[in-house]
Amino acid sequence: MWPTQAHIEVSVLHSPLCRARSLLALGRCRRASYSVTSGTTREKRRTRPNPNSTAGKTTTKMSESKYRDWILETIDSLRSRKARPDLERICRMVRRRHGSDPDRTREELEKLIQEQTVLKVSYKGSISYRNAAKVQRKSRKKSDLTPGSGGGSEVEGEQAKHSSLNNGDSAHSFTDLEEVESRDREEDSVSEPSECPDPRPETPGITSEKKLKLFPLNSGNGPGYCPGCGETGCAAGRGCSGKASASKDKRLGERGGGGQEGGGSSPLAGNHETKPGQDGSGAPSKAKGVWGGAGGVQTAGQEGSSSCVGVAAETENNIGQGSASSSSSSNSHLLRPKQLQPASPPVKPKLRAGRGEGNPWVGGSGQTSSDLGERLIASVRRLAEQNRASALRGETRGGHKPLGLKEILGYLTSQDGLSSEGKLTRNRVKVVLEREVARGRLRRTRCGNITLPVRGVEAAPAPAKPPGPANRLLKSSLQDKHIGNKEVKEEEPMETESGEEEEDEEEKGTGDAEDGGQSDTQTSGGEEGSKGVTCPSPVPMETEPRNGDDITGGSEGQAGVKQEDKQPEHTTNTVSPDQIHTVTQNVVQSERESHTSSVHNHNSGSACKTEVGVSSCLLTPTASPRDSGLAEDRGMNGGLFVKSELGSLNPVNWTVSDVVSYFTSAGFPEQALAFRTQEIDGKSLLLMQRNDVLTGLSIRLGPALKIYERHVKVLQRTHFEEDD
DNA sequence: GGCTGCGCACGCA
DNA sequence: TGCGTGCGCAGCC
Repeated sequence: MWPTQAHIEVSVLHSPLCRARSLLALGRCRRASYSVTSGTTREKRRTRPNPNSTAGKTTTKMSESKYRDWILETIDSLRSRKARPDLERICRMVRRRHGSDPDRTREELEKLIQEQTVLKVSYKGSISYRNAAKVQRKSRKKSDLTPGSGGGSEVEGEQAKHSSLNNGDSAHSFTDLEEVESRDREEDSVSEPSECPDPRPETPGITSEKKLKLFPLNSGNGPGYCPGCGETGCAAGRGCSGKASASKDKRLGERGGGGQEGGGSSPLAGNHETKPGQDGSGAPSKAKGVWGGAGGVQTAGQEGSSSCVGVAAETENNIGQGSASSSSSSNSHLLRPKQLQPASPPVKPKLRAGRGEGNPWVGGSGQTSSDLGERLIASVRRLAEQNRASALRGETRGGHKPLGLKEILGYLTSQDGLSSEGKLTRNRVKVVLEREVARGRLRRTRCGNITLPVRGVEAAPAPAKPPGPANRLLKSSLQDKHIGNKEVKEEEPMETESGEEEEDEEEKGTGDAEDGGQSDTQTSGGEEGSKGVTCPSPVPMETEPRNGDDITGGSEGQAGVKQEDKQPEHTTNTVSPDQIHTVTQNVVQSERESHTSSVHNHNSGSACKTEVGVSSCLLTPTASPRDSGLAEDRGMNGGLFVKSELGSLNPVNWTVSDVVSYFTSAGFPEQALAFRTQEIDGKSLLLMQRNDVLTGLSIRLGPALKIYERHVKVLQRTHFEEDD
């Protein structure tokens, strides 16, 4: 922006003559501005009828944005004419064209300066205003000088503001306006959200060139607007740049209102909008462009709650926020640009995190990261298998040790491959882990344990969803809501269980994550889990689809029934024997736990599903019932039913709602309610004894016997056998 | 009178 | 040498 020349000139040129001229010019301008009541006829003609034109009237925001446009257009116009865009001329022209009050124009200009949308420059001893967007381009060359001149800039800084208003004129220190601006910027930076800060930022330390160069991108302008094009959105500089010289274009623009400058208008508009940041809200708004990315970041940050995310988020946030913060900091200028630029790309979601660690691989392409991700998944898988194995052995009941970052990290560390890549730091692993979770290749339980998702599940849903635990919680909460209730209460227990289950499932899956085996259980969608989306294939349980609707349906037993109709097919899909076995195994393991957990489960039911990620695919409980409904139609003999059901899901993972849905679909809607009343979830169901069913549910004996014999017993048998 | 377009000079990279 | 800037002049409305 600041043309170095300007600075130089400033110092050099300050010659009296120059000043005199400028002053004269200014003087005229002033007179003119004030004196001028209306624009020339030409101007008038041109002047668009601005509704807003009555500057004072427009609402602040609107007016501000308009003023921006006007001012920027004016500056561009003047530049195109090879006229010095000084305060006087700007005010005059704005007044002429739009009828705005010069004072107001000055105020707005000042704001723009602060925002760095407009740069105040002292050139040849006189103050000029530049369209930051354009300047940036230019600045490339000159940049350095200006700042330097500034030495005193800071002092002037004050002036700057003042000056901006006043100065314009002449008076001020000619030299420093720039600096002033810089100051303003700095100040602004704090207040301002817009990061853009400017290109010009004159932070002394930095060479203007750099700055300028930076600007283009960043500077986009403070306000998010691209200096180059003047548009907010525009990536900095690109082609946007129109040369100032390209007066014609500009002109066109001006008149057109569009143009680059004109762009001004539109762009500006954009700016305005962006600028809103001014609101103080700050950064976010301003940065929009950048921030937009940031937004993502922020979200990440929010999500950040999750450790993994957190990491990524942190880095990300840093960027984003950093910019924000940076703004506040004196350095901000510099930072901003850089940050911003990078930022834009960075838009990436949280996962980027890698960057924080500085791992090239992580952040970047993720090539390595991808590898790591693969390994990570494999590690999780193995760990899960190991857990299962141990569980089966009885070493660890439940088999579920929850897989945590530590475990995974330890495992990875132990492995060669990983080592090759470089150090596996916790953060890296987290990042990658998070990413995989986001992709859906891994699941995270509420507890925070890592599990394998059902295969099909993978990414799709994940990305959309925020990986963070928070999200999960939200989802779960949502589900809970749908489901109804209580479930929420004991999420924690569920979690652990879920984690276990997941693992189990994985193992079951074939031990291989790859297999569909896993698919059974989890639905990565776990969260969504309840949906009962039908999984086309047994394997892919995913059900990601689960929507609240499904969930609700699932949760609500009866509702579930209704839904069942919808998805009869699934049941058929159901599971292969193998799957069943796997499921059963899982069940078995879980069962023991279930005693304790079962209670929880029902409560948390929905949550469990989701989180657990247990193989929902095949038949999530909800799904299953539905499907099962079909089954029943077929003949609901326990066998089919059971199998299908089992296949579909691991009863262990069933929530109360699932159980209800199951029995409802099985033809025992009334009795199903009893299960809900008693809060019998899948685990509890598996633990129920004959008497429990016959007498504990307060249901008629006949149905109770049928339920027990055909369903409960079968389910239990299946699971237990497998366990054996 | 005011605005615009442009030649030209200056200074930097 | 190229580019940005802006003074000053001439023309137009």
